[in-house]
Amino acid sequence: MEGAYERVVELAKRRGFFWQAYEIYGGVGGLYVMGPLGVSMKNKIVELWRSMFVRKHGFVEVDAPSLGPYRVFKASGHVDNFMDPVAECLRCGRKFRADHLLAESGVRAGEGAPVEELERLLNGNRVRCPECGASEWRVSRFLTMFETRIGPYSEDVGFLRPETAQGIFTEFRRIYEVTRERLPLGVAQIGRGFRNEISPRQAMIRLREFNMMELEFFMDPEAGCPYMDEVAGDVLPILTEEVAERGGEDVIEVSARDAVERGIVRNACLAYFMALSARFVESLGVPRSHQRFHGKPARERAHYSAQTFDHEVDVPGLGWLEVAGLAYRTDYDLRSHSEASGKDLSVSVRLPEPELVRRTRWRVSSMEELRRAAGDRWKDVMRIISSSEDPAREIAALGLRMEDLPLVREEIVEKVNVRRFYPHVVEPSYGIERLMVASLSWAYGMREGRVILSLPPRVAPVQVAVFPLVSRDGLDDVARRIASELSRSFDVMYDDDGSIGRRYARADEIGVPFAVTVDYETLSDGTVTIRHRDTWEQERVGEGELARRLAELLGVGGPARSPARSGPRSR
RNA sequence: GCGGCGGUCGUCUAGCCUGGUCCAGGACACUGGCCUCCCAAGCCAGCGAUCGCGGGUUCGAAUCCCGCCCGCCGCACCA
Repeated sequence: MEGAYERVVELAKRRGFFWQAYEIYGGVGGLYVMGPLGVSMKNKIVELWRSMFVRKHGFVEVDAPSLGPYRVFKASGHVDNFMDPVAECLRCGRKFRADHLLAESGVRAGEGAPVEELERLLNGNRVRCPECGASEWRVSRFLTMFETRIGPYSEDVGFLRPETAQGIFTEFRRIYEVTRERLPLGVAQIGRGFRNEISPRQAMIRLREFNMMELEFFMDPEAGCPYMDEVAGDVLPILTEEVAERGGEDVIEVSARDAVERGIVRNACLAYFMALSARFVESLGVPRSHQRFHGKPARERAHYSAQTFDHEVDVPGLGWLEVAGLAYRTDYDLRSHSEASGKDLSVSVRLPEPELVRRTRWRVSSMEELRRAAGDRWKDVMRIISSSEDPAREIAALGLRMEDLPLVREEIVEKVNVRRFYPHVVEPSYGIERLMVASLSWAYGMREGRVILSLPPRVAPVQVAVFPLVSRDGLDDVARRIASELSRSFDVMYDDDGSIGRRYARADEIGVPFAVTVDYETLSDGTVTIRHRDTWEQERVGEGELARRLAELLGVGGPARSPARSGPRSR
């Protein structure tokens, strides 16, 4: 479909889903405004996600700051990894990715090699500029996080978060505590992320500020996935890492369970969230046949990831678009923040049976004697023997001899009731703007020369339109009253401008799934028509039935219909 | 950031090459009125662009030149 995406963007702009920000000043790349319809649709996408990813499992949601101090992003690895090394040719001024230049010349550079080393390797190996042939380089790094100052002191560097996840990891201890210390634990966060993209493109596809929905699922790496049974048979279209590495496009179709058993997906819960993700994206109107999970080869993965699948959607006129990343982050983040902050973010679980562990302990037989023998260093001796089973070497390093000290070796048997570990994390992470683009693109269609936006009712920004057939004889008054009553439960649009056909057309174009029309029969028998957007068929219902019938048609208000429902978690 | 192409009413566009006839034309949308018993009907009236921004050349610039901004495509990066 040539130009399909452009038509969607044009519609979005004209009817107020989204448009580029700061247009009156020429616009700024990568910054967009959500208009009235966009906000409504975004809220509905978020609400659908919440119901499928958060509420269904009894997970929790938090809202942490967008701005964080240097230390947090140093510990998370973003300061060191969230940037690209740029090599600038000193003759022609052109810039390239330094590590890519080296790789193309067959020179190996260590992962995350410092700027000086990259520069030395480039210059030392006389790597040529692909443009002008010179071989003198200056290497620098472009940090794709937005940097700022927190407060008036210039040394207090802070960053706008590139992902919301860090706000969950840094607060993990308290979240874990207030959810009464149990695993698995799902923590969601919906908010903005910021990335100083070198080159924002394609309208709302690559933004510098965007909305994300992230779920950090904390689990015991030794436990299975409690949700697997619900999706075991769901078929996942996977472009495996191996195929992707070779540049292949072949997708294999495996059930969620098989994907785990065959080792294609390394974590059962990751497979579960992939299956759930496919259901979610399908409910936004994207057929499964146009979705795939793109396995990312190791060198393309984020620094924290042991395995990542990009959830991609085939968007008409655009091609494959990544709408989500599903990553197995292992214990990377909690471990990193523990080490950097000095605060223990590990958890303990009770063992089914206490375990007996033999170990060696050193005891002081006489403190008085120790002070005499070790002098000022007695405190160091105490510290050493309390933390080491074999302290001889460290004692010697103090300049003391074990045999001069009053130390007694004991073999003891300890009873261990718990196992301590850092929870592992599986993270599904969604870009809301991209989901919106995917949903709008798949909804976009034409009928008799008119645009019909066949959005799933669950995400349609306006749910019900109310029209008088003609605006006279009091039909408009009745319609206005009905619109007002319906707006207590639904997002309602009232329109009495132009002909009835024109109003249907306007409503179709913004995806209103149902239109209620007040006609002359309404005056005599109290019935109205409900006109269906996608079929243009009408049904007639009594005014008293209207709200209930609409709720039914819209799939709202009743029990959730997700097949993977497992009920809220209870204890 | 680089290379290629582009930026004119709300939207889509004509005009640009070959400067003046363009204080920029059209269509759709929009606003008010008339009309209107179910799918963008019709009629009347109206609103709406100093031509992305800034500078230059010229008697005169939407049109030619330069810089910048923004967009699209490719490279790279990513939700």
